[in-house]
Amino acid sequence: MKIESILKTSSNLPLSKKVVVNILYTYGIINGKLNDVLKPFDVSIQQFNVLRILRGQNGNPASLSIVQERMINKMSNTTRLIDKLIKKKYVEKEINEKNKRKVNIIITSQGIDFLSKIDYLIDSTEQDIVKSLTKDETLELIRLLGKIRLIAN
Amino acid sequence: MKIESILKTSSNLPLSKKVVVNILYTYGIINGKLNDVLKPFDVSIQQFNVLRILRGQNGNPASLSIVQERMINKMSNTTRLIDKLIKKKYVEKEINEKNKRKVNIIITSQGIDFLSKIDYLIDSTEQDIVKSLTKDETLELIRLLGKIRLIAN
DNA sequence: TATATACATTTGTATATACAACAGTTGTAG
DNA sequence: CTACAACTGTTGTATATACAAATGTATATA
Repeated sequence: MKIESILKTSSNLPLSKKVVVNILYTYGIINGKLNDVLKPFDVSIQQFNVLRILRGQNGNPASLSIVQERMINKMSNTTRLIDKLIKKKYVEKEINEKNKRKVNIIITSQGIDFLSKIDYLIDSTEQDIVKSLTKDETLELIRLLGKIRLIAN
Repeated sequence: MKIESILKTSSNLPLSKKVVVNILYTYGIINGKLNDVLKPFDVSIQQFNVLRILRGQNGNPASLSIVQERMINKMSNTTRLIDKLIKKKYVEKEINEKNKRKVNIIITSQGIDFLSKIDYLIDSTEQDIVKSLTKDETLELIRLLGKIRLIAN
């Protein structure tokens, strides 16, 4: 759908505004879809994301700052996010004895099991989201977004 | 920047996941930039967005549901969002006498003035965000995102 | 060694958002 | 005309997020 008809504006928006609105709007749709998938499992996208980051550590503990820097959407309270995951038994935390400022965060086997239950659902949702694009278009979209981030970041 | 290096994953992600992560990640950057611009003016992106919607009404009042359906990122409490704008004197609200379930929401002249102060800042931020794209690339990006929304929505 | 500075995380506070329940109004079938 | 369903918006509650200040630990320097 064209952005003009979504926003019900007849005016001719500058291209830059169209792009930005397109991205914001598309984000909203994707975010909603992913949320819908995760809701029955009682985790937010952010929580799911952190679990994946921790699994990617292959058994090595991660500090809070490592988790934070790898999160897709930086959020301003990783401590409390982790605490929620701890309450759900998906994650454990202890002080790093080498450097007591840091904490070692690791995913539990329950967390791993949990992830493996929903990985497939997320993957197929993602495939569904982009199924209207050809492979070339998909690659081009990735390239263009990367180009935006290059300077905008 | 490539998504793999951002996420520090060496593994070969499926294209669909790359696209999705790219969009989510790019959203975060754009959202942050727009927020930075608006913060000194003490309005959120959503609030700014609603003000623009109301201005687009050209003096005609809008109901809550109209505002809601035109918002870029639907949020689940337009009532309170409008109330914040009322507190700031940018907006006024009264019951629609024809249909007392509805409310007439209109932007005040203060709201119009406020918008005109920041329009330019937002426009130039948006231009800055996409300045690394050629015109053709910009059009293509818009087209591809539109294609995603077509089916994903 | 004492002190300052940097670092890593946590906590407090305000605001934003999601979701469900509620309340008043309107339209309509019988 | 009444009863009921649908519509429109508001409110309550829980959780999420942003931001700044605080806490505790490590490091550098005089």
